[in-house]
Amino acid sequence: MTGMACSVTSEHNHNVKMVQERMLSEREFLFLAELFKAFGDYTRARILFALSIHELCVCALAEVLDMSQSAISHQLRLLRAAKLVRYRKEGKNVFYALDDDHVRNLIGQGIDHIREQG
Amino acid sequence: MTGMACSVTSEHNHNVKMVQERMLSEREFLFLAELFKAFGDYTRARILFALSIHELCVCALAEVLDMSQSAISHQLRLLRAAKLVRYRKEGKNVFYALDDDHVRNLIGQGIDHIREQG
DNA sequence: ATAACATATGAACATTCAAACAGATGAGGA
DNA sequence: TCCTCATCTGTTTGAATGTTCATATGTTAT
Repeated sequence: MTGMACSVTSEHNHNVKMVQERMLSEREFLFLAELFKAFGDYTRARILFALSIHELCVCALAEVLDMSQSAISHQLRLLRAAKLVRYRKEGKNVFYALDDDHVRNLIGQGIDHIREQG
Repeated sequence: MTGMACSVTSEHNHNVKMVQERMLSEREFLFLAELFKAFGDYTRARILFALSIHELCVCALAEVLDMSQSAISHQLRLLRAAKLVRYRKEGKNVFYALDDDHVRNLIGQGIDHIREQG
């Protein structure tokens, strides 16, 4: 169940203690995982990238990604919950956009990373 | 199956075309999703954060996270596949570290984001 | 009010995934 | 060689996730 120490050098113990002291809270790690999980899906990655180009209504997203409105809507719900997108209603339509520049930066960093290592 | 356009304004069509033209390839989106998926797990987020503080051997990670060595090893396998960590062998031990500063930056951005919105 | 449309939601199904356990590999010491 | 230790790898099981279909909500126009 719980990990046991390997043959313990003082270096080993020192590192373990130091890292343990600096670890974030469970709550923060849960948020962090949830944030990245929201990016970590083919469909949502495409939605987020599309929105990084321009604000779009649900049906426009469905058209761009060639997917059903329902599928898009379900994913948008998750993205809303993760606070990655915001929306405004205009008549029958609902327009989605990225929540802030942090989200745009994360997408950008991600793209840079995958392009650097082929 | 495939999405249909909503009542089509010229604005709508213009946006759809523009976004479609700028979308990345399927391959790139798959990579992008895979990258973020690797971050998007409670255990892996903790591993990556721990490694952002200091290089650690598998048993040290198991100790820090209070998990079995096996569980850690399985996750490290995924992180290796995603090219997020590198490792060096030293006798019986295997020491893991973040692959590059891109990874560190992504973690940092993520933490900034969750801290900004409470 | 009724119809048509845009979006959201619920339930069912299929797939993916992490944790746990057992066994395998490989390095070092007696 | 035999044994131990650190790590890795299969396999199974239960949970989480994505997609689809059907339906519900809410808006606009007739």
